[in-house]
Amino acid sequence: MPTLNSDVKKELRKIIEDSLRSLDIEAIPAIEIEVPPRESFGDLSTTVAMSLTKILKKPPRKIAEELVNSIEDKTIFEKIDIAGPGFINFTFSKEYLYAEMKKLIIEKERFLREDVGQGEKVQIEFISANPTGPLHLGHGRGAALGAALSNLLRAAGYQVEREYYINDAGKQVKLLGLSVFARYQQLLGRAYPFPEEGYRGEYIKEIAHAIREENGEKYLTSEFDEVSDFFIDYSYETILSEIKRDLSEFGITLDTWQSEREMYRTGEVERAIEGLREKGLIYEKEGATWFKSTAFGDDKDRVIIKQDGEYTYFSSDIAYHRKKVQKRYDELIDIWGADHHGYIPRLKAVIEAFGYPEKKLKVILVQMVTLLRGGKPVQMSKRTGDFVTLKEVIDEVGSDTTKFIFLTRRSDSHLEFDIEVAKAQSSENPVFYVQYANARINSIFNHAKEKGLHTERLFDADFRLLSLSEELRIIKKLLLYPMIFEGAVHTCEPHRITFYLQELSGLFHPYYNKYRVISDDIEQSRARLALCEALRIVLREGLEILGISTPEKM
RNA sequence: GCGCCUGUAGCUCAGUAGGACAGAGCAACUGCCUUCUAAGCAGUGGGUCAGGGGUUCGAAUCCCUUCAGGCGCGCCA
Repeated sequence: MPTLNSDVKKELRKIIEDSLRSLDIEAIPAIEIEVPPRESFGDLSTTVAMSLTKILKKPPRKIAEELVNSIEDKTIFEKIDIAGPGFINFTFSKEYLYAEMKKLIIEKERFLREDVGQGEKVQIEFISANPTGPLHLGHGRGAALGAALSNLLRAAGYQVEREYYINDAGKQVKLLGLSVFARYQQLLGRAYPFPEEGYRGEYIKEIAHAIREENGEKYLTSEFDEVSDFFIDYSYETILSEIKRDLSEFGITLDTWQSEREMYRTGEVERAIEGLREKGLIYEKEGATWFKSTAFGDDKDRVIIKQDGEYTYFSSDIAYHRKKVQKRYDELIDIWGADHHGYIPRLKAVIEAFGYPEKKLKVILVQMVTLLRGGKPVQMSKRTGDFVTLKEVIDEVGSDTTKFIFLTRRSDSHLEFDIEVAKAQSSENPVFYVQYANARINSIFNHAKEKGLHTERLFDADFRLLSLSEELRIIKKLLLYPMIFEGAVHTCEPHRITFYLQELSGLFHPYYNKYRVISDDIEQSRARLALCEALRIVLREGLEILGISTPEKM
């Protein structure tokens, strides 16, 4: 019984498996199926014959031959070749390609999406920037990736929740409050020392201004400790609402916002530590309280309560991840800046300490973003508060372009983001290349309607009229989408979709340029419109996953 | 010193559970708009896959090593 989705690769794999079974081969190895490097090598190929040489003690080409001969039903193939040291190259028949394309047009996303997740619950935590300053470009990278990944996993049948963890407790927000307090005092003419490690950005002064606007000199004679709650809360709430605004401008939404402070207030932190204590994983040393993370492979044990009685940041993170893991998510994904990589072992230790396999937590590290302007690095300093924000970049470069740049790189490669280049290229930017393909197709459909052509039921068109090499190439590429999709899901790498879309667009534009979709030949026009329809379905699906808009006109 | 990431065309980057003569975009040069959108198309040039060993029928991909860049190694977050 065919599933909703009939991924050509899956189908081929099944055929090969059946064939191996009919040859009485016991240990069937992992069957590698790949897109061959050259078109003359067919549509898909397998190296299975070569990997069987050692087991069967026969030359690979001989094995390949036997394998090919034992394939009973060859109707979906135009030909099967054995090439080189033992590659088996499969070329699909046109009839098969047409039938698959018809399914694509009828079933749309159901054809394109693979149900990998089967309803599993996944939580993706990303961005989680401290609410002590505006989002910068590095956060943007994590945001673009996190959003695309959640779209991707949702499309793959996972139940995904996107969460932002707000570090609204502890030293950093206190320092923020103190920085604003100092600026407020200075604003009112009082010589108040600015904290050594304080936040020096302009936005601190703006918050101080706002407080003066609303409250006048009310806090002029106060000491910070008396009014710290007000200054801290006012400051971080202001910044958090700006973060939310920036994310919304960037086109990214979160489902839940977890406050660190809540973890303390509701007693989660104490309960978590108690939980570890019951397992004998907590001990006192040198006046501090430690978690025995070395029991789970960490380099050293970690302090959770300092000598002065304060909790460390790690404490709330223990509680936070305990809470997440107990919420019965099947999988947790954290997206972090790569500078936190040293933190992974201790958090994995936490997961294990609470009795879950460490695999349950997958940490994706996003490497640093170097911001350039015209080839020169832009100086960024948290100390002086001198940095370029995400908002400035998307205002200057555009959200779609910015996301696309982030999503054309692997997360573990360092990224150079040159604002000038991003802007200068904007007219010939790859993102527009893909969007433009969609816009052009849209325009073709408008034209078709003007000419009174039926654009309904295009799956009934006579696909045999799509016999140009360019057309077959496009159809084959379209049918590879599920394979790319599945790969992106398994590796958590949305950038695979980005590259695929560029390649697909790269087949459409030359075709568009060389041939006309709409002509006096009505049957041919309908067939070509069907091809355009299939293209449009795939382009939109892919762009939607990436979180990039699909303008109808450009 | 130890650990993690990276090193592929002039630039920015894909390609790594090993597979066939290594790819794209940008930049450079030459052409194409009375025809569904020129944010497009056609063509040209461009590489010791950082260096060196090793494993393998086969290595950009795996192992070792050297070099280079980035980031970590707190009772900071």
